[in-house]
Amino acid sequence: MRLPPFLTLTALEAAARHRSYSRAARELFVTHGAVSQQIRKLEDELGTKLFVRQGNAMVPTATGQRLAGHVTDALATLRAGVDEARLAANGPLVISSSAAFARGWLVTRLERLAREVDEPDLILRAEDRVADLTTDGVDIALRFGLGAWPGVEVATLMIERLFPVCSPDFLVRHPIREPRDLLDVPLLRHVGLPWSMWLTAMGVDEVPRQQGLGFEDTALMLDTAAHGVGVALARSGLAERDLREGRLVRPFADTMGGEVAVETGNHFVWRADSPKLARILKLRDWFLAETAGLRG
Amino acid sequence: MRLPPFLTLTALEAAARHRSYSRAARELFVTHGAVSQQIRKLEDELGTKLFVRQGNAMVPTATGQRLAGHVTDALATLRAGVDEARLAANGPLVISSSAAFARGWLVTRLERLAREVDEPDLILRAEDRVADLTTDGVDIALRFGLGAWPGVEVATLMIERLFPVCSPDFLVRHPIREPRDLLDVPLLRHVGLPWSMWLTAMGVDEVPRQQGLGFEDTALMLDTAAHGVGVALARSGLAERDLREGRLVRPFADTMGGEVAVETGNHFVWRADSPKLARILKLRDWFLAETAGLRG
DNA sequence: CCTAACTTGTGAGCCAGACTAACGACCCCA
DNA sequence: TGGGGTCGTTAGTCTGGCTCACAAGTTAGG
Repeated sequence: MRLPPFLTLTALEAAARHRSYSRAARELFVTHGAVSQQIRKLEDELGTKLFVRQGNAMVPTATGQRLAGHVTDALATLRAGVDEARLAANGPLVISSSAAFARGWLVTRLERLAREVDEPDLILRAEDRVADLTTDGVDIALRFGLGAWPGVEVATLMIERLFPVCSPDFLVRHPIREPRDLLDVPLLRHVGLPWSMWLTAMGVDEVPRQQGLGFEDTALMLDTAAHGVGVALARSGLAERDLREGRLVRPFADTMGGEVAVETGNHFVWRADSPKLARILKLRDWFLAETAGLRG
Repeated sequence: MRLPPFLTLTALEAAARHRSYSRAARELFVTHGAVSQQIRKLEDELGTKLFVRQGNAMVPTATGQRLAGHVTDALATLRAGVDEARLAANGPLVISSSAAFARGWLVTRLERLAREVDEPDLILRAEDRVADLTTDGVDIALRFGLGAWPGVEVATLMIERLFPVCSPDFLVRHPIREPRDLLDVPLLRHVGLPWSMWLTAMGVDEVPRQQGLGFEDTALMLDTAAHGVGVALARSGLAERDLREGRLVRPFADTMGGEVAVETGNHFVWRADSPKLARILKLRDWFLAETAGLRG
């Protein structure tokens, strides 16, 4: 059978709780007349009195009290559900990024991001393991890779370029003119990014004569290079800050490009079914605009 | 925080259940446009999508599904509460009466009652123990007594009168002219209504010379009298039908009144806080009209 | 006892919110 | 490729629930 209007039931609930139409009306931001009318109609519909007057108080009858209790429960359920949905949509927006990318590219732009994007609750999580968007409470991942992961949406921010970097004083101590000169200096290498990729592209087929340190962490490798230990093969996105701030320099950037495009890009990754989708898309658009020149 | 409009939430719930705005709209007896608008507004308010299109179906997102589940629960709670209230107010109206009164007075009027009072679900419960209006599921009790019980409302229907009755053939076999003659015939007695009450009022101070049968059940006593076993002391309300239908007669009704008013009346008893109050009052008014001449 | 400040009851009239209608776009299936 | 289904969106209508205003009853204090 048809349910009475919901507003009517909430009026009953508030009135039963307050034992007063007037106080219920104040809680509901209506006049006492509205509450009175609602309850009168409900009593007519149910065919029974729900309140009896006791002096200036309106006390619910047993029937009214029981019904009000049910309505209280239902309201709590609704409130819990809506709060949960609101939290899902309005809770913090978590971005997961590698420590290297966070340190090398992101942090220098965070201030402008905060200024230009209306996003009140952004959390940056720097972690080197690859976060799982479905289970780790992460809304956005900034990932290196081919840009094809199952079940997620991907926007490519930048195509990575590779070039050697070292500290300025290292460059003074070791005069490097052309790619071939690198074969005789300490080469810092990342386990996922062999020097041969770059040397081959530069037309150097020989193998380095010095076995340098190996790293699993790009940020640490660049830090080491900045301390004058050797030459590292850097990705454009990660070294940008160190270059700009002078901790690293590019050996023969003036004489030749010294860069080689690699297939891997830097991607902005999210789930299309995220409850925070609208906020994610605003952020994505900002990132795409920010990296507009880096995808050629 | 403020709850979204309830209609909006029910639209969400129905749409999630049907995986279709159109089917939801049909269930809610509105157009698909109404559902579409409601859900669009809710998505705006929560800041997240609640449905995604899949071909011709609208499937709820995880957030939409969870919220819909909560709304389903809340609706079930509301429905249960309202049904309970409706049942309390519209369930069967139970009248408890003694078997004697039911048989002797009530049954002959039930047909007219059914015709004249709009009461679709009346249950007559004949039981000799005194029903408890608060716990026995009884809405109305027809009780003999002083008419003062705690916590209940009372309307007095009739003032009882006492008079002797016997079967017509008994009267032929035992010529009874005056009250004193009863001292020599078998007197059937009810345990709660001694003959002395009536004899004393008639100016007869002697005790009956024959000890007759004793009864706890008035109806059984009158039945026994109707079979010619003896003379019973009857209450007006209970013997009326047997008198009218000729099974019992009043020995000296023609020569003298032969009646004596007793204090106990026959009352219509109910609880003022009954959820069925409106129906009870209609019935009370009918009973009062029916017994209008019996309270002098 | 009177008054002031409460309370609820009730009816007239107004307004926002929810609806319908109607059109367009898309999807699916025969 | 067309027909029957879906949803999106807008403009315009209507009605349920509101406010307002007044009446009447209750309480508490001087």
